[in-house]
Amino acid sequence: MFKILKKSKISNARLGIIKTPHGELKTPIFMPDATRGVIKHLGAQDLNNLGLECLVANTLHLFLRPGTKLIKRAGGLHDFMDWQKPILTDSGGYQVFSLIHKNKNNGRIIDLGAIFKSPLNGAEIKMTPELSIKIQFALGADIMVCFDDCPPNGYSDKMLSASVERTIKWAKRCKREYDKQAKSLKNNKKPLLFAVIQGGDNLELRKRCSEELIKIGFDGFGFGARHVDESGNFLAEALKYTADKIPENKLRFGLGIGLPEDIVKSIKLGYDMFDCVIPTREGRHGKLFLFNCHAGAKRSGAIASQDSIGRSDQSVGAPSGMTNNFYETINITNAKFAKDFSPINRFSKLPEPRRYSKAYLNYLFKIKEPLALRLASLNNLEFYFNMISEIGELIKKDKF
RNA sequence: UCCCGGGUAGCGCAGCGGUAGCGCAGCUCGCUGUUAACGAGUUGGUCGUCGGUUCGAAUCCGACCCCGGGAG
Repeated sequence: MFKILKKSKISNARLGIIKTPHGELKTPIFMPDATRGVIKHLGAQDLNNLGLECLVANTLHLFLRPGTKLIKRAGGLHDFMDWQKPILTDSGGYQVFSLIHKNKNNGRIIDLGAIFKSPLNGAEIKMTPELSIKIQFALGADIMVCFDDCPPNGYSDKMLSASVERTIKWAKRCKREYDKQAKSLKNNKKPLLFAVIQGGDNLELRKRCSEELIKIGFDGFGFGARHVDESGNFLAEALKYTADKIPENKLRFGLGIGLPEDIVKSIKLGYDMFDCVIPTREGRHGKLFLFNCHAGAKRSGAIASQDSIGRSDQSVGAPSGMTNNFYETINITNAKFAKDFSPINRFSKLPEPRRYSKAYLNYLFKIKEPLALRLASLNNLEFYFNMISEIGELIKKDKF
């Protein structure tokens, strides 16, 4: 169940609340990816300390290993990973793109679903809409996503159209399976079910896909496939068009979005939920996200005025507050940090980024010490968390 | 003092007659519903010094200077 608490007077942004079997979620929300049932290098206690409210786990990955039988035996994914707040499970639809579309050797798409070659042992796995939903129930997900066909950039309209039709057909089957599984559950134990709108940058196809999916009836709708073009430019038109098609009382999920500025833009278009590997993966690769201005009105103003032009520049060393960008990224592995004994982030609410120096983190990366990956992940997740929190405050005041 | 190794990019090394490469480090870029603690690109060197042989020397010869190891 979703309820809008407040709509911004200056954009389509809104504040809302989602009721799930594992508690309530405030939107807008950023949900980090715990694809395999873990935010790499962090434990549930870390996630609680960060204040995170919801994670995204992956149906296909968890099905392959450790398998639903084992997770059921553990009492469900929440107990297995000791995370008692909501979990959203992605359906495996993205893997149709990331595995099959990127490399035909990894599987193929059939009418019934998709055949994946397991990256673990090469065994063929037939993923169907029904199986995806069954797995998501077995995992104990709070929010489920329909199995969809996520196409790559550059698909012809004909191919995109086929992927849209397949996505609609599969969504119907997901819904049917969901109804079957959820029938016996009490209302407050029923998970939410989302569908994913495909169609690439073709607005006609986005229209068709959204209208058909809305007819079927879901709790929320995702913007599927790439939200940026090959050069990384935000596909504002398709994002806006699709958001406007989704009924106001339904949740809007920007799957895989993204860079901080892309999230800012998407919230202004009316999207409520986001997940992305950027904070964790780029952290592991040595990139740290840091606010340019450290607190107060100046930073809020910078976030609110981040507009829809271009990507973030690498404004390392740029004078704070002088650019429209509200943040900067640094590559902590650069040698210039080897002697920088300032804290990773002296404004962090966590002790680690506040106490450990950049020089130490640089050194930890150099010796390939896993603690480096943990510290970078903590820093970046806190950045994303703070960014979303501040946006929420701004919406409350009609400043966003 | 003698004998044996060795001195080539910041470091570790390859090349052993046709005017220099590799790894690491450095630097730059990428990563967007995670097959990713990953991937791509790239800057550095009158090859210890001086002379000789040769059309041509990092490569062959001589002397010297350094650094190891051994003998005395």
